[in-house]
Amino acid sequence: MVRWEPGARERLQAAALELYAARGFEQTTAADVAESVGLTERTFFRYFADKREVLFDGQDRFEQAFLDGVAAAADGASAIDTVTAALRHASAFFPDERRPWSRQRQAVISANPGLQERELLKMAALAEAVAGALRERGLVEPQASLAAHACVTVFGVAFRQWIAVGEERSLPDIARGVLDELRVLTGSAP
Amino acid sequence: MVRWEPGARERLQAAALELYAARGFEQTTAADVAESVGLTERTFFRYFADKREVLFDGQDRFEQAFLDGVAAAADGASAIDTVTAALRHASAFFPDERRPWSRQRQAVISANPGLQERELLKMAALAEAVAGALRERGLVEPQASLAAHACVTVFGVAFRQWIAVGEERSLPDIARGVLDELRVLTGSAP
DNA sequence: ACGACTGATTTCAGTCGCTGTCATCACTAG
DNA sequence: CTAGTGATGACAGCGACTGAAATCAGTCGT
Repeated sequence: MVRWEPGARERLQAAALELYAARGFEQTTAADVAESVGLTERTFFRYFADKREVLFDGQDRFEQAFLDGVAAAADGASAIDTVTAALRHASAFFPDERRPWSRQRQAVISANPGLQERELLKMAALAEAVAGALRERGLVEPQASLAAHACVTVFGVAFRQWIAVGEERSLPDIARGVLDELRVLTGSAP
Repeated sequence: MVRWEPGARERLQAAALELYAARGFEQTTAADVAESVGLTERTFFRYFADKREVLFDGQDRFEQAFLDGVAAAADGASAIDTVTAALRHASAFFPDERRPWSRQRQAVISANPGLQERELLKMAALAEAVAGALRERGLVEPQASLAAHACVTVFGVAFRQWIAVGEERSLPDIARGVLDELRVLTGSAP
């Protein structure tokens, strides 16, 4: 016999996504989520800082994928090549198996401004982290910030395409394509 | 004698910035702001959807400045030229006289994640509006989204520089410079 | 002049997000 | 057998926000 069912955190995350998707984010109270997995509201807030945060957990590993990509670029690589490497690593973070889950999660987020705000904050923090890594590599401002935000923007555009209905290409493929489009846009295409 | 002091909205905005700056956003209740100008909490929430929104009022006119800039670009202008025009119009929205006020407001926002979230949502909406305008002009996806986000990113980087201590150049000048840096970055500099 | 009307505001009650504090409770180390 | 230990529960409380009804000074039509 165990004291408590293990995996409280994961159960809360799964239940939250489920309920937010079924009833809507605002129509679901934190107590609803907690009770649906046999816990109390107080315990919910012990695991997650707030009601939104429960949907944004793997963020650290996601951010690390970007930073690993930056680190993987050759030492003297150009900013654009470094961004390319970061995008390759980051997009590999979402294999095709995760697509259905990503779709559902994104549908929930898109349906609620409060959740969009949180997602934007995470992406902004991500861009800031990438910018810092680029500065570490010798890039100066404002290029570091510009390159970092471009990187995150390309990822965002690619990600939205990846979860669009009918889309079948992998995220890395789409991201590469979007980055190429950015090159076209800036007139630096080969 | 008047029924109520006029300009309730403006008084609330001024008082909110004042109190948020003095005590901090979280240490200031909506009731504090309202009572400091002789109104009740309920009235505060009749003017502003929430406690954060009181700091984000001129957003519509700001967004319109971008859209006017897009519209001002010549019909067959390239994406980059259109973005340049949008930046020119938008940055003219902040004459040097507004710098002290912008500084104070930005300091308040930077000190609070919740306010940063709101600002990011506004900027994302702005990027979406610009992307729509670019599509109207015949640009296709993903170029429209990429160009719009680049435009907003350049503005954001320039704006941060504009309110940095010691900076004396005007926002339009800085924005032009940052856009040039983006050209350098993408290898499309003249 | 008088009553109906208007519109901004107040009052009040209530829900929900979130927090601090302390008690529980099952198990574990000594 | 006793003293932790760590996750959880129970409870009280604050502040953000909302809906509904009351107030109240001026305005308008007659």
